[in-house]
Amino acid sequence: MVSAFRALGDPARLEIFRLIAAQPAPICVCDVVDHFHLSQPTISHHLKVLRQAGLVSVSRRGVWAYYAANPHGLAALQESLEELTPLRLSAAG
Amino acid sequence: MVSAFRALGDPARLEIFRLIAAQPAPICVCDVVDHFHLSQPTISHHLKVLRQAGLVSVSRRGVWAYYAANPHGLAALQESLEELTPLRLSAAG
DNA sequence: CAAATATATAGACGACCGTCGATGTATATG
DNA sequence: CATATACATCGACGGTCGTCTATATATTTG
Repeated sequence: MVSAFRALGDPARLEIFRLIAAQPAPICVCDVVDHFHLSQPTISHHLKVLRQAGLVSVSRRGVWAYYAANPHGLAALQESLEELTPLRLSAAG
Repeated sequence: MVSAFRALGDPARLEIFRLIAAQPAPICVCDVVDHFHLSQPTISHHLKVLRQAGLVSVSRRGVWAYYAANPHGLAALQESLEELTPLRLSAAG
């Protein structure tokens, strides 16, 4: 298991997540693979990390796996960021 | 140079940043060292990474180096998070 | 200048990570 | 059942990372 920060820390994974998050509807793995110069197993590996970090979710239909950004994961990340925000900021704002 | 996500991806570094961000005033390295079971060079290394990621800033006074959370770094991180937030969320909210 | 303290840098080492090709698993089609 | 397609898992390999000890670089004090 890996933290959301760690998951987004890898450039390839950040780009993959960006692609998924930018979609209006879930995107299938084959389409993700087409967007990068990375092997299908590598993409699959990165998707697993993003999944375990709670950043994306999967739904299978037939042979395809559709990935979508997980709103809860992003919200949790933003909350943990706000916890990190120094008190001086809240006091000033 | 390392991204802010990557910088906060390491557990030790996240804890160090938490400590610094929780202080009402800049904290010196020796005090940071006292809070962890890590060698002084290791702490120094992590501080350098946080610095390069734009998350903390240093100010030297005499022999001491005082570290503080960099508001701009956190703000930038929050902005990049908002960019990642799927459109469905903004539409729904 | 010598000694002590605070911090940074250098170099090394083991562990972890990203990547790949090969293979496994499941679903659809003929 | 045989074949094709989509995706996941396995095993390996090179590079990166976190950690340490040793050392360098100030700065203060006597």
